[in-house]
Amino acid sequence: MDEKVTAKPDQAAIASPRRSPSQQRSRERVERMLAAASALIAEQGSDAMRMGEVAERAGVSIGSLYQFFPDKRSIVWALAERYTAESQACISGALKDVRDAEGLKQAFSELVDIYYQLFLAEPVIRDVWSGTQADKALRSLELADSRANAEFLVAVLKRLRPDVDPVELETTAFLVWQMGEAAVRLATSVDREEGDRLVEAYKRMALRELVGE
Amino acid sequence: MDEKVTAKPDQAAIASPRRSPSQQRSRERVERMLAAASALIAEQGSDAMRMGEVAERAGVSIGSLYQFFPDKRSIVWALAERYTAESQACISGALKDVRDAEGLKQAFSELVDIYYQLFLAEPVIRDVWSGTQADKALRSLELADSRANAEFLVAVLKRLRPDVDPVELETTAFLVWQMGEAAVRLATSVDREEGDRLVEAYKRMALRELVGE
DNA sequence: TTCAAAACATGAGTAATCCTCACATTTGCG
DNA sequence: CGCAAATGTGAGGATTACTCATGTTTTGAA
Repeated sequence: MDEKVTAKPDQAAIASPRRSPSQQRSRERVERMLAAASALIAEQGSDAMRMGEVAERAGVSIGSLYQFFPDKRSIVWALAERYTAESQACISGALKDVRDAEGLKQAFSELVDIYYQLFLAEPVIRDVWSGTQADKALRSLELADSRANAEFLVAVLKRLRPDVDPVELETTAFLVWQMGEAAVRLATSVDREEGDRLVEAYKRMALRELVGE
Repeated sequence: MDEKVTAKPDQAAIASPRRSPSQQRSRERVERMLAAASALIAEQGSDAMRMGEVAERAGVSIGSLYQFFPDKRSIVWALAERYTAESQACISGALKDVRDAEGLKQAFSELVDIYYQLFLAEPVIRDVWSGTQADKALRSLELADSRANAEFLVAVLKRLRPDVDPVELETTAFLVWQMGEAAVRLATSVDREEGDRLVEAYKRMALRELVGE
């Protein structure tokens, strides 16, 4: 049995866990490792995070750490995966029942707020994100996720504006989505007051584009 | 004598060149170092760039490299500074003589195109940028630059729309600017055709917001 | 229960890499 | 020239991601 079935074993692919924890004990230990990593990233940034420190804080040996995470960036990636999964659920939930322009405005506004709050509450997300930017493999995975998220928007737009060229809708949705991520990151990089203004401005801008008028 | 004399010995401040080249010979050598670094970043990314390789490719010793660059990220920063200076000149030039909404549309569109072309032609810029994202000090400097650039837009907007609250104009300009950087980076991350569409969509979206109607 | 195999745990050691420093060489200039 | 400042050098110190040989715990089938 292969360790993992990745479509392309070449390149700088994301290494998968050398071993997934199958026992209760090790599952708990892996949780502690991720928690320790998350805390350290929040404190110092993912670049400054030291594997030895993660192990120490999790109360495990360095060897145990590498038993479940093949390398440093796989820890960052594991954390990122949790948030993307969480986001995905949140997005599809918020957009599922949109029936008209007014509903879109409502849902979209709430969605952006949730993202903003999430970034404010979990500074580790921002560091995880900047970690993915510097890495080609992670970057392309992040883009794929973003595209998948934008698809939820596309589905809504196709329903609301069946007259418009689907390719154009795809482009708009993808762009708006990426802009949103950028806006929220920006908003959490400045003081709270300005951040709030920026998020509101983004909402206006995005909705004007989405509802078409 | 302390190892380093930084204004604020705390934090992770940007270290300044240990020594500025004052002789012709060393100026040329520093140029070679930057060129080598730029080439290596373009090939492999700034993270994979090795100081030893930079020195070797520039035809200097590792010691000479550290004579002018106190650490690795200062090289990335030096390259980034060149591009920001270049950009700044380009921006103020393009926006200086804008007198009406039509002129703004024209100038803004050209500006975005120039940025897009610059990113396409010099992949090193993107890597330099992602290097700055992972570093708190670099990130805040980058934000300051972006704010400065947005000021050129603000100046134009204040002229064209004196009726609008200046704070709102600042927010809009800053946001539009950051969105633009994000859009161009995104556009250079996908295939050319989609990239072109994204840039055009961004222009529409931004101009709608800027001219107010 | 038994016990062998699989899963898990350990941490000293290896390799890679950033950066320093003591010393050598070159340049500017009276 | 002669001296000081600027510049050049590369072996080696320090840090750190990651390995591996070895020991311990859990599982599950007989």
